[in-house]
Amino acid sequence: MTSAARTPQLRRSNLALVLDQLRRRGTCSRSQLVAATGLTRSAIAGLVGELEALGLVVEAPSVSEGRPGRPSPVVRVDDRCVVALAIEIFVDEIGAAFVALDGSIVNSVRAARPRTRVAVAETVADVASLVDRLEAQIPPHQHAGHQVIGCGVSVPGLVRDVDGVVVAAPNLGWIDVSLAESLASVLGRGIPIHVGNDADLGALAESRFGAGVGSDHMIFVSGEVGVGGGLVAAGRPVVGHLGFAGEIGHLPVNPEGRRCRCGSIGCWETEVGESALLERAGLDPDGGRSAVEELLDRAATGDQRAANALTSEARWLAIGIAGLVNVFDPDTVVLGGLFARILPALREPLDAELADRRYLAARRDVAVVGAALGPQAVTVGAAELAFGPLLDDPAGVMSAAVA
Amino acid sequence: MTSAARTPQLRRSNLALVLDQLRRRGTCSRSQLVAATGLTRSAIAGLVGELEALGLVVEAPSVSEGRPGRPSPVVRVDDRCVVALAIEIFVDEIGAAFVALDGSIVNSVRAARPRTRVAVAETVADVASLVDRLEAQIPPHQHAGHQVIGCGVSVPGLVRDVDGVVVAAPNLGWIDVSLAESLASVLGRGIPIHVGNDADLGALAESRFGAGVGSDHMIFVSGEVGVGGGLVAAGRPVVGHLGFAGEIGHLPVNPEGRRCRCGSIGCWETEVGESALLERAGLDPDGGRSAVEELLDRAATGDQRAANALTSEARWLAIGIAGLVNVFDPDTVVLGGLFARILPALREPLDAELADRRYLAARRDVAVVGAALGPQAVTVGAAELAFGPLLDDPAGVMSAAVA
DNA sequence: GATGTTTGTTGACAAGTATGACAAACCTCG
DNA sequence: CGAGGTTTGTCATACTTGTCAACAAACATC
Repeated sequence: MTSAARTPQLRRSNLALVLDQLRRRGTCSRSQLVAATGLTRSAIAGLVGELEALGLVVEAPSVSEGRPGRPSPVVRVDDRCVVALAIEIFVDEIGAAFVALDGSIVNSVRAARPRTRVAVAETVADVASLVDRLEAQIPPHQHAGHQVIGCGVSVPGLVRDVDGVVVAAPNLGWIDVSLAESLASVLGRGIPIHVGNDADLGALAESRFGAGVGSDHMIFVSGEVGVGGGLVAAGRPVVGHLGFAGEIGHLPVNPEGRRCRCGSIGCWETEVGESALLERAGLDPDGGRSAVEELLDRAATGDQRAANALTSEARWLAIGIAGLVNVFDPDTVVLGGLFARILPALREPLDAELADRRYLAARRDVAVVGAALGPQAVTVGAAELAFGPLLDDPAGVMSAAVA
Repeated sequence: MTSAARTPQLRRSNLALVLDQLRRRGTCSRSQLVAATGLTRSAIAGLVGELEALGLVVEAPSVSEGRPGRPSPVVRVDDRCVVALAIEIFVDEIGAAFVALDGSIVNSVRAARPRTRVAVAETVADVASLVDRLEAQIPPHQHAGHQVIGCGVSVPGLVRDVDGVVVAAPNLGWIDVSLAESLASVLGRGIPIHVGNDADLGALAESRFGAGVGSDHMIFVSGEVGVGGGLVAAGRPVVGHLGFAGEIGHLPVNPEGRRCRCGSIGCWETEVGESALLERAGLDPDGGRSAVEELLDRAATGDQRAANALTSEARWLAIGIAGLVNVFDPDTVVLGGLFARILPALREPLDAELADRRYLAARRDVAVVGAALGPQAVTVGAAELAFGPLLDDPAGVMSAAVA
């Protein structure tokens, strides 16, 4: 149910609006905020003042720009005071980072790990020591200034939205893991921990800071070992009933295809996933990123089998994208991970296939672009997840955090 | 950009909230509204009073219910004062109806038409005379009470959201038709005209008054000649960038399949559409609804070929539904049109296939149900489209309508 | 240095809801 | 039948928030 609006909600909404504008536009003057929001000078003064008092934005003295009139003070999001702890859990690597409210990564650490240490307890322990290393990087005098407002965790699996439980992470062998609880006891602090699916977080980051900026309806298609994705409709992430939305890797595209690890047949990822691509090129299906590089090299030097594999990849990619476009009507499709890396090599066949398959192609002008943030997308996305409540209710969260 | 909130917006939002509550809960007392919205008695009194003054709700004297305490006046949506004109354009039929704010159909007329009269000008003329008949049905003394607040038009084709232009309606042979403009000049009145896709409108109606009530994340799958659909995420219709979202009939499910009328290959509707079903059963693919009845009869009396056709239909239906469920994570899938009619006959094989194909089936509990509104769904949906602005800003629209 | 322009600041005003006191309308109990 | 308890509508007042208009400050140009 949409809850009733009372007077203080108004303040909350406007506070969030100003903060959002500052994040989108970067540095901007108070008078620009007046123009952008439609609020009056006095209202903006009060809102910016409150955000400054909360430590979320900083106001620099006015800078003359050669135009007549009194110059307006420049406001920008504080890039040090408030940070989020972003934790990434992959199969063969874990990472941790502090990310500022403007999306910049303050510092980060990563650690490879053997595939034998992916159990929950081991993972949690490894993450804890990684976070210790992360904190040690920060000089003590800066430490006082930082305030860790929340923690976002990326997991390659299905995450239930309401309670953050990792319902299933096939590549890690996890089932029904209350990751947030485990991490909370180890990390010690009382900061709220949010868990999200890696592809969803990548989509979130690309939507706000990457290739999806300016797009209200975006599809993010990320190829790794499997294929994941995230949807943004009307500017908001589509999470679904339980938070499982975006499992586009399991769109059925080929009823005569291979059995997927999910148990179904002919899922999209069995056709466009990394192993399918490598296998078609005659390379080791489990060769990973280096094998993909090898494939690209071979194709560039005229290897027909590699070229054919890429053409086939483009075809299957186009089939899935066309379907998603028909269902969602996005203005932008962002390709991430594996697909971003091989996109230059399959640009032409992909566009050709898309033009052929796209429903009423002539009417559509969907941009299919590569991701802009690369591997940092997940980091930034995890932080965005942690910043979520703050962006929604700046004053409420900050005053609660102090207490 | 989310616009800034000023004090009057607060009123608007609460007014809309109360009206929405009354529509959802039907008749309900003022004290129930207090409990539901969280607003105070005095606020509710003011809001209900304003809605009553606008002619949107009526307040009945309190009814004693045997409980202690002063009884609360009963409020309900006025089912006569404000109506929407719902116009439905199908290939071989057109319809018009007045629909009240509570979703009840005041009166309606329908007219079959030959397939030779589907051109835009002819359709507009036929609709105009149909609306005349519709108005003639209403006794003059009631006419004074009615106020037609808007007009919603259902079209079997792609409708661009921003301007209501019918970009393409293949079955009618329409391309880039400014239907709203043409209808406005013929209908005469100054009422705003909204155009929408038939499946999207069916989804809207089922979501608000039909099988999707209580569901925040719904997929509506409607089978007619083609296959259309509508999506509801977080309680709101997903329209997409241009308004084309929901073209689920053109999900690619079979790369070895038939060529679709959209130009692509192996679209879902080439496998689950009416003609595919009939063809598999050895019936006339263009036999229409009566042929489907024939098929169901044959299957019920043991005709193996008819039974096989239904099994095959269930399989392909499950394939598409599974994909959509994986991408969207709905809590409810509503089957409409053809699929609603044949659902009883393919319940078992459908559920079996779904259990087999659904990603991580054990974790999911998606309800797959038949539509509840039948052919009235589109009527009600068209009215809902027309009521949209009113539901968003009751006072603003009503005062503008009077002026 | 005078003038014009843009912008921050300030205090009075308007819109909307909350609060609390009181009255009205119902029940139950004696 | 009347007293007491409970729930609810009504009313006057207070609080929050943004607007408006007047004024001052900071810039450019002439």
